[in-house]
Amino acid sequence: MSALTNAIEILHCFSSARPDLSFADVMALTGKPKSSTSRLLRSLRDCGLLEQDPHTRRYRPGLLTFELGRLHRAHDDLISMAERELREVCARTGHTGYIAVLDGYEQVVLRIVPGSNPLRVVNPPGQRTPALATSNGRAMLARLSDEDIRARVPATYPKLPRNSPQNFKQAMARLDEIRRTGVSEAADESIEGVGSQGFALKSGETGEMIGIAVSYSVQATTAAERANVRRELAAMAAKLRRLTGDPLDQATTRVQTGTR
Amino acid sequence: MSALTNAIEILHCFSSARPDLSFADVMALTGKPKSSTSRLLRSLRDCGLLEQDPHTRRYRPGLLTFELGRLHRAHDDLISMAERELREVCARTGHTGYIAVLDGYEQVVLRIVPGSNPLRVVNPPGQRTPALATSNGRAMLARLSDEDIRARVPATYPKLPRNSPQNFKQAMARLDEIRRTGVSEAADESIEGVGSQGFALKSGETGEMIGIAVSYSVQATTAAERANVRRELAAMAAKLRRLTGDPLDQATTRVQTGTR
DNA sequence: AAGGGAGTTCCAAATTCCGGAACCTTGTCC
DNA sequence: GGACAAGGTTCCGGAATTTGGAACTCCCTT
Repeated sequence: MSALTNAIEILHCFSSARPDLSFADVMALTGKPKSSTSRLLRSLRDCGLLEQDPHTRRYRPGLLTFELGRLHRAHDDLISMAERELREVCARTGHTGYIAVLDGYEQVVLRIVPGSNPLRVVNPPGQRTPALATSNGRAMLARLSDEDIRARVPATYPKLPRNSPQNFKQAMARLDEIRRTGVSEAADESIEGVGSQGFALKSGETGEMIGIAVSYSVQATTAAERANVRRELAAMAAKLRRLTGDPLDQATTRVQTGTR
Repeated sequence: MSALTNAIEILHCFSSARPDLSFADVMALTGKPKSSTSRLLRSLRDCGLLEQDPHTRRYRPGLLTFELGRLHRAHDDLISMAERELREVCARTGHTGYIAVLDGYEQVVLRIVPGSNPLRVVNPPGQRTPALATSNGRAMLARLSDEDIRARVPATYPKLPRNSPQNFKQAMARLDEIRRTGVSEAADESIEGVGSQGFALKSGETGEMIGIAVSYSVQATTAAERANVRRELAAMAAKLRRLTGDPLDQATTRVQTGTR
């Protein structure tokens, strides 16, 4: 196991649930001996990938990750184009918009567009969530081959929220539905009382894929309002797919008119 | 030279001036042989620290840096406290606020508070600038020992903007002035037509230091307005130093009344 | 003063890394 | 089409780093 692999293993221990870790935490999480952990943490700290709180001696991601993370945003094109469109939709509907990417069987939030409606933003950028538990996450998965999906979902199916698919078969059924209807919807899953609708966008040029969703309070919205969101998203999807050369371009147009 | 060191060396090649790099760029910048570069880039890409554009094949910071960079924000306390105060000052004065940390002889922008005045934000978070060329950068350096400063400034004095100190002696004179007056000011340095005033804040508890500055258009502000900024900053510095237990607490109060 | 938790340093064995050179791929020019 | 060049990957033996157990230090508690 290379030195880099070990370093990465440590970096992966950090998450929004655990934004900082003690020496012992890292040892427990990685299962490495004390000496190795000590050496590695020191290296990571010295090179700026980690910082150490001088008072509590706990470790957290360092200045270098902050700098590089900002640069990652420069990776624009697809994302910023989608963000522009999403902003308009959110301004019109008042709801909150999300843009995320797939990483393994999880998704990572890249951008948020806060709506005018008073729904707290609960998933800040950088947040990781099982893709099967969100509307845009499922929309992204639905565009992969069945083998690819199977390879991504862990061998032991993860414990997902109540209204999310509870086993692999349910998951595949749900993805198939998205493939047929072109619509992905979620309600009361990751967060109680919050619903969302989303779709996946794939660049015809680079092949990269992002998931775009609009989320709202389930109680505070009527069925008519949700239908409106669906129309807005369908229009946005059609426009973005045309602009980005998404291979789903024609196919989608057909489905969208069908669902109207 | 360890594998990690090499990896970090590559990561340091990225900057806002060069947000993405080709294989050849990395080779040129690190001076490493092709084979080593190839292996290393592949490792970094595989572990998520870098991404590769499928079309141009260029590399850019990866999803992992984005995630970790978000987590770095959690490192709050001192910064968020300063940010709150800075927001109020910026709201009152209409100018743009910056919070930065020192890293070697450079500073890295951590937070920005856009003002209401139409002065474009030119230094986004993550931006690196020679600390000697900014008001808050110099304020931070002024709080270090002379030996520490000498150790940070490169052996060959860097080429700085016109109005910044042009050699080590000028730099030390400027820092001494800050130490005496407690005031750090810049005009027409990193950016033509932009001036700023700043100070350094040091936590009495953790010893960590940040630089806080307010920047404005030189032409569009009167001397009276700049004096007003100075008063606002002095009041803010005094308050924050009291709150954070900055060792400069009493000393500063004396200086501030003196400059009034 | 003893005990223990937390973390660092040491060391020889083992693994990984290094870089030159050969090799492969892709696009381009004649 | 064929040859060339740029860009990039793979191979391999010698060299250097990494590894993890154990001994050690530091600091706090009992």
